[in-house]
Amino acid sequence: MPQPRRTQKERREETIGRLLTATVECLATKGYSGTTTTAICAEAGLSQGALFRHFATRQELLVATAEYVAHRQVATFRARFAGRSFDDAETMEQALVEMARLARSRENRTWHELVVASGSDPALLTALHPALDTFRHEIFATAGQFFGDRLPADEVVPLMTLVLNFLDGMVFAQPVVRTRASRDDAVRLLATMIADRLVHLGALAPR
Amino acid sequence: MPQPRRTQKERREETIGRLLTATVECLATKGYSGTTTTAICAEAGLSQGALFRHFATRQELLVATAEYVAHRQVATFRARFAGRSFDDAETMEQALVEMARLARSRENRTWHELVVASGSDPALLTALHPALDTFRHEIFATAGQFFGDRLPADEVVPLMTLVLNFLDGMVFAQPVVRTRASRDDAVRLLATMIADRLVHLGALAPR
DNA sequence: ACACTTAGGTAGTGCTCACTCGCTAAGTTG
DNA sequence: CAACTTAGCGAGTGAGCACTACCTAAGTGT
Repeated sequence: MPQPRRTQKERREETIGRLLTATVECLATKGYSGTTTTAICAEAGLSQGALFRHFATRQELLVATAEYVAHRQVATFRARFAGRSFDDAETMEQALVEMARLARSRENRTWHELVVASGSDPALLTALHPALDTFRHEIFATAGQFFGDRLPADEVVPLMTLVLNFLDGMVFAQPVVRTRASRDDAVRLLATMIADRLVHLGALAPR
Repeated sequence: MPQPRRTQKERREETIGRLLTATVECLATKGYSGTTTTAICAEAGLSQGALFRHFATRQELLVATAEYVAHRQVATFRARFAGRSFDDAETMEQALVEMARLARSRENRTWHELVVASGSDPALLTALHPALDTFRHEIFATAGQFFGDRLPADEVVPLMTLVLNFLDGMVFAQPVVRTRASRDDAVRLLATMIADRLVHLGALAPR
């Protein structure tokens, strides 16, 4: 067994970490309204008392989970594409497929559940705002980086908005569309169209 | 006042209609978990007893509402584009803007709430399936019609999947993205890219 | 008109929710 | 070691949920 003596800080951080990952798990499998404090504690192997010692309300825990996931998603994104740049059609398609994979990830479902819920809960939306802004800003910045100076800044935002909206919609439609084929076809089609567009803008060499 | 004597059929159909529109309203403003039987009855100006006389469970009412909305959305879609066909770039962009408007409509939020909820409620998903299939099938069929024989059938599905996913994602991100400009930019960008693609496929005359 | 069926209202019922309270256990400080 | 602070537990608590039982009112067939 591990050393039986841990500092308060260690104890605290471990249980908070367990609550955060339990919340991610619950949101992914049970959805927003199924993510009750009872369910989270069961998943984390903790009591309700433990949860409410560290988070005053359920919403506070949900917001903390959103921030936790945002940090991890951006870090994963950066690590995954480190040292590459979007300068040929093949890389473009690979990048898009990778992004689609990330969008479908368990952690990204946290965002989907919370954003949908905040559509009818203004208090949650307000509490989520800082994390949401940081998240989007970092994604745009990272994309701009990978395009370098080959693509003017005012072309990056619409392009990334298009891609992000498409990916969000794809995840959203996942329970409905049972054939993976049409999903992958759509991803490839978008990759082709983007590549053509970038060639047309002179940001990409023709194949 | 209206005639004080109505047939049972009239009474029945009016209250069912009021329950359906009340459910649409509740889903749009309060979300899935806020759409309680209490809230629906308050919105409809009816008692809980009236609701449960016509629908055995809350889920049964939600599914009936989904079917009701599906019929109306398809009908509106058809009526809106009756007599037109997608054969020049300008019409394409207009059509896409109209579709974006429809996607943002109050009634379409019914679908979003229910589809997201069914992501973590297999019973709801099963109950929703017939309506979902009909809805998607009719949308693809209608799109195929407007393209006529200028676009091969196996190009219609990926293209429409791309468009539908993008629009769903746009609606999804609506609470988050506060600037309408970037949204509209993305719609126009997609329209341009689709037009270029269709010209390339010979389905559209160049401008 | 009279028996019968259907529509709609009212007052519960058991259950689960987010959250509280008072306790013990563990760690910290002098 | 003694006094104190922080972590974690678990039995409540009131509110709100889907749904039920039973009632009256309205409409229907003969």
